[in-house]
Amino acid sequence: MDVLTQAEENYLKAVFKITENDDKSASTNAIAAMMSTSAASVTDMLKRLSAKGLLHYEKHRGVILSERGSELATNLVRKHRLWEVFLVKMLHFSWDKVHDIAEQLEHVQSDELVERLDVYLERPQFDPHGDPIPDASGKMAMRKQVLLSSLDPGDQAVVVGVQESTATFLQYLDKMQLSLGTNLRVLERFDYDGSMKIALNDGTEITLSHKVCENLFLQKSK
Amino acid sequence: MDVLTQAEENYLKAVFKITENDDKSASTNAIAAMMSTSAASVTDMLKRLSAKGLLHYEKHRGVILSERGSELATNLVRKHRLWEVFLVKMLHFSWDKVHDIAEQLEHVQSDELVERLDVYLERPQFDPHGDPIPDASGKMAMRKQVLLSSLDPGDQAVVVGVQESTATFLQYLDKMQLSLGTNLRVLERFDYDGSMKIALNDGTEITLSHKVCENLFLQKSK
DNA sequence: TCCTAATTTTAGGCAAGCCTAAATATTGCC
DNA sequence: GGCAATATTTAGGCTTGCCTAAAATTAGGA
Ligand SMILES: [Mn+2]
Ligand SMILES: [Mn+2]
Ligand SMILES: [Mn+2]
Ligand SMILES: [Mn+2]
Repeated sequence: MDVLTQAEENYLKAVFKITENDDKSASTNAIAAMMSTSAASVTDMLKRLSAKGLLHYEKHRGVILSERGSELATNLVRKHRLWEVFLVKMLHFSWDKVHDIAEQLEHVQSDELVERLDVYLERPQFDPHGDPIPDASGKMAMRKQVLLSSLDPGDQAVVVGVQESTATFLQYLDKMQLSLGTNLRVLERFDYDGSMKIALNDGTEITLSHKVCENLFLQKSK
Repeated sequence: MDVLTQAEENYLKAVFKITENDDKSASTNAIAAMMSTSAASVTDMLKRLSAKGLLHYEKHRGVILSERGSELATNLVRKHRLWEVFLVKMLHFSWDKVHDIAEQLEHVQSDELVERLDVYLERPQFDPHGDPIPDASGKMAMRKQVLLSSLDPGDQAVVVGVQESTATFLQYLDKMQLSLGTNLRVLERFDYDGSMKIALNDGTEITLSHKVCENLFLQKSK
């Protein structure tokens, strides 16, 4: 039906990401920042995507995705995350290396490919960073997760995701022995700088900065 | 090092394919035909690729790939064929469906991805159509294969490849129960129209047109 | 060899995506 | 409410890849 260029797909995804949390519209500047491009280029593209009915654009008002645009963006996210699972699970890439490759793979056009990949990977619900994978109809699993920074001393929890998934952050977590599935217990929280002291299952005690605590998703286990 | 656009990569591959059998140069028209584009567009691109040192171009003389261009084209062929193996072996696509998807996947840029894919697939030597897969250094297996049309009555042989790999031809072979690895015996050759009667292992006897016989590669087994 | 047909190149143009600089609209603060 | 800062759009331009039509070159047959 609609075959979009990679550029168009990338813009849709940017709008999707910006609007998925806070439901407001996506501003020209926000999109430009996310895509590392100029505001002028964004305006250009927004007009074209609007003409194709993929988003609603009014001068100076920001944009929101149309029904169709939202479907396409969700499918891109699905493909991106499925490929990340493939790269980690089958090709044994580490979780900090897969994003850039998935950025390319997500643009491959073939519904049958996506379906077969999904089956092959045994219909995974979450990607290597703990992000939920939409199913073919766009629905995705919800999980009651909280930021480490919101836990209190005594809380026991398991790491289920990362808020940020830059290579540097992921590599830092590797160094700290933290990965998805890691169990930990909160020992202390320092109000002075928001850092926290936690204990891992093997008894190791580590202190994590506020920034780290704001980027780790956990599920309370007690 | 050189990061090429998909268009540039496709032109390199076209030149590679045209020149790989008969070692002469690739003509503008031949490239245009292979890429379903105009001769003017080809001339345009040849100049650009020549400026990048990927091929040798002289007006009205056709082109040949440079050392570097040949390396890049070979690597593309490697990626294309590895992805085809993945699609058939892992995702259970039929051999007539994989080419178009591999045309897209071959442009994904990541040497590590190719290497890991190769390992994962257990370093296959041939793709689902029997075509040899170049290794990381560009070398590929040679096989002494002949066209079915060159066999004589009494010859016993095994199907190892297809000359043409269009979806219609591959589907025809499926219908005829012919696939890579199929053993057959030549019963008769009709000089009138070049068709041949062959017997399969299960005793089935079929007659194949000259066109089919000219597109099937076999390895004699007796 | 000469002339015509076929091939190839050039010229001119267009759309997609990007850019910078300038113009305009909106926001927020006094 | 008015004005300055900020956000956004417009204008003009560039490259890549494509097109058609016209010009130039090459090849092949008489
Ligand atoms: Mn990612
Ligand atoms: Mn991810
Ligand atoms: Mn192929
Ligand atoms: Mn093949």
